[in-house]
Parts: sequence; structure tokens; C-alpha cells
Amino acid sequence: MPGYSSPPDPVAYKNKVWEIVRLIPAGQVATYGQIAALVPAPPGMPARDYQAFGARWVGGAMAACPPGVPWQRVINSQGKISLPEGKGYEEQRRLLEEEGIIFDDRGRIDLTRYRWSGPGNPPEA
DNA sequence: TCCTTGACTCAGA
DNA sequence: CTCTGAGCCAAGG
Repeated sequence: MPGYSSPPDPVAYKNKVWEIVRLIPAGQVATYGQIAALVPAPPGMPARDYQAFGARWVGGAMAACPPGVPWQRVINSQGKISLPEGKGYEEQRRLLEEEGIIFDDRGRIDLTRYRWSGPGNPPEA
């Protein structure tokens, strides 16, 4: 799949993304934008644009998500699963529900309640 | 060669 | 909260 304006180093970028995704604790979720915000932006790119496009890069990275990465905990900023039905949606939703995440009537997740605080502000510590 | 299609987000109404 | 439009790049038909 195309990597919408691939980052300077696609491979390194993906690894960085997966590294962060792996930090997401079970029962919590993070948005593409949130992940992108945790990955260093390439030089010369406005922070705002990076947040918008970085999210797509994250999506591209997730498309090639290797085993061991909780890809199901990554959703869009709307608190919804980005995958269309029949292409992983059901699987992702099932995995999240098994972690205790509750879905809205419209299949939405309450981000104010399940959103990951980030690697620098773990719920435990 | 042109046109469509992507695991997206933000701002405005 | 929901809906619309714009932003950028590469591969496939």
C-alpha cells in the first residue's frame, strides 16, 4: 500500500511507531494522531501538517504491523475503528472488547475514558 | 498517460 | 456531536 508521502526513512518510522504502540497497556487505546505526536517529526515539516499526515504514516505502519504489536489499540481521533467491516473491523472490535473496552451504540469508544495517557505518564507509577 | 485509492486530522458551520 | 473540504504522495488499472 502506498505510504502517503513516505517519511524520510519509512522503515525506521514504522519501527518507531510499533515501539510506541507496544507501550499501550491493555484496556486502553491511542489515536493515530497521538502516536504520530510521539514520533519525532521530520525536519522542515510544520508541526500541524505533520500531525495530520503523520497520522496517515502511522496508518501505513499499522498496515504492516508485525506480530507482537497491539495494533487493535490504535484507533482514529473520532474514537472509532478505521478499518471497514470485513477488513479487520470485526476482529479489532472483538480484541478490544476482550480487553474490557466498551463500544458505543454507533461502535464508538469513549476516548475520555480509555485514551492512553502516553509513555511519560503511565497510569501506574 | 490519467484517474482512483488509500488503518487520517483539523477547522469551520 | 455530525458533516464537508483541504492537505500530500505513490502504486495499480
